[in-house]
Amino acid sequence: MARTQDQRRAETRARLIDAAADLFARKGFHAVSAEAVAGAADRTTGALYNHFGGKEGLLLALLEVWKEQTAAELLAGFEEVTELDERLAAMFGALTRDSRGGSWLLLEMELWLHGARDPAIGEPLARRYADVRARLAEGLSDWAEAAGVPLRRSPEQTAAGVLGLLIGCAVQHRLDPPAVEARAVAENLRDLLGLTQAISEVGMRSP
Amino acid sequence: MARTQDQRRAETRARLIDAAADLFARKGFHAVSAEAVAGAADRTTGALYNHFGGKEGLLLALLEVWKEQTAAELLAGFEEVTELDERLAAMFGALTRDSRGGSWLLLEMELWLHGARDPAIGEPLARRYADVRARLAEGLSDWAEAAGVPLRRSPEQTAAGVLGLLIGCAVQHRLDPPAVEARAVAENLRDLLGLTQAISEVGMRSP
DNA sequence: GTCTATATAGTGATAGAC
DNA sequence: GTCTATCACTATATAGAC
Repeated sequence: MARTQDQRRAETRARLIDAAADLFARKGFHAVSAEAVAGAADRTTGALYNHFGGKEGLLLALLEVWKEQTAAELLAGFEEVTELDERLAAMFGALTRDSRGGSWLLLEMELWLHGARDPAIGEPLARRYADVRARLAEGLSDWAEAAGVPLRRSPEQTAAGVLGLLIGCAVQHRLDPPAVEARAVAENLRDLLGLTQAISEVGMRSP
Repeated sequence: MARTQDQRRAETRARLIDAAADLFARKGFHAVSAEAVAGAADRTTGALYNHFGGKEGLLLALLEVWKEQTAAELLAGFEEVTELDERLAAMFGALTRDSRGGSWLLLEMELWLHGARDPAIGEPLARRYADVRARLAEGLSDWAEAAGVPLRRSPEQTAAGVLGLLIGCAVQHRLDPPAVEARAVAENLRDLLGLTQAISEVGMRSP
């Protein structure tokens, strides 16, 4: 089958980014050579330098792709499920689940660490976090209105708290899974939303 | 002035660990050479290898020292202040404050990332987190009893939530400070402890 | 004088750049 | 594929404490 040069180029680009996501997450950016990434993608370092200008450029391109995937994945649980408990559990599950070889959170923190040190990474990363918070805030706002339970703080700050609790618990969970119970995380999230156990049980009985 | 070899040795060790803490936090473990650490400590790589056996050993030794400092620093705000709001604010402040060159959280996450990949780092790190949670749980338990506000979950899971919220908010704060308001974080923490605004205001008026 | 903490000066391997 | 720099690491030398 014939393929245009654009198609070949796009595939090489995608293969390189996929390989980088896997290797950077598992071993860390500095521990991985450009040649190793190229090899894992069945390409050469020449292709890598042609597409991204270097390893740093590859990291930046990876962030841009990851940006859309990760926001979608995290919010999918919240936006697709109707029952609140399931929504909350799905979001924590998305963070702790062993998707992508168990390295989701690793790559996220790898990117964060680079972003905290280098504004060229940090600024787009900050925009992505802001975007996730905005979408989450909108979802929480809609939910609060529909459920008749007013949010205790602005939707933005509520979203920051929800996202923060999820990240912080996932970080602890990764080192010591039994120490952070998924059920307790969900309950903590309910409290952030102003749902006491009593209220939420009433809400569940008479929706 | 005469100094014993033990004293010289102890100072060299301390200088190397201090330099490593600074450089690993600012640039990242893999981005810093053993020689750079030794140079910053006004020592040579020979001393580094004699003391720690290599860069990895230095990271492990750093973790052990950091272990005590960081737990103490994080909990200091909670254990020394009596007013709850001040306690909560102090803990978030400890995480976001620019102490140690603004790199406190960076080194913490650097260690976490290595711990998540390497059990030799991960296990002592997990023990440290467990220790912080245990001390925090004890403090929260005592507070709940004294305040007459029962915790909504086990002290351990409450502590995991509090610590998680603090870490996750600090992570977001680092990339985008205005997006995470310290006041909102404190309010979120109150909610985790089962203190509605109304109850806490009553508590404050009639302690 | 002897011991050992630290310094010096390398080794082979491998990185990124072009 | 080649080149240069630099990596982690080590073998040996020095210098200071007992």
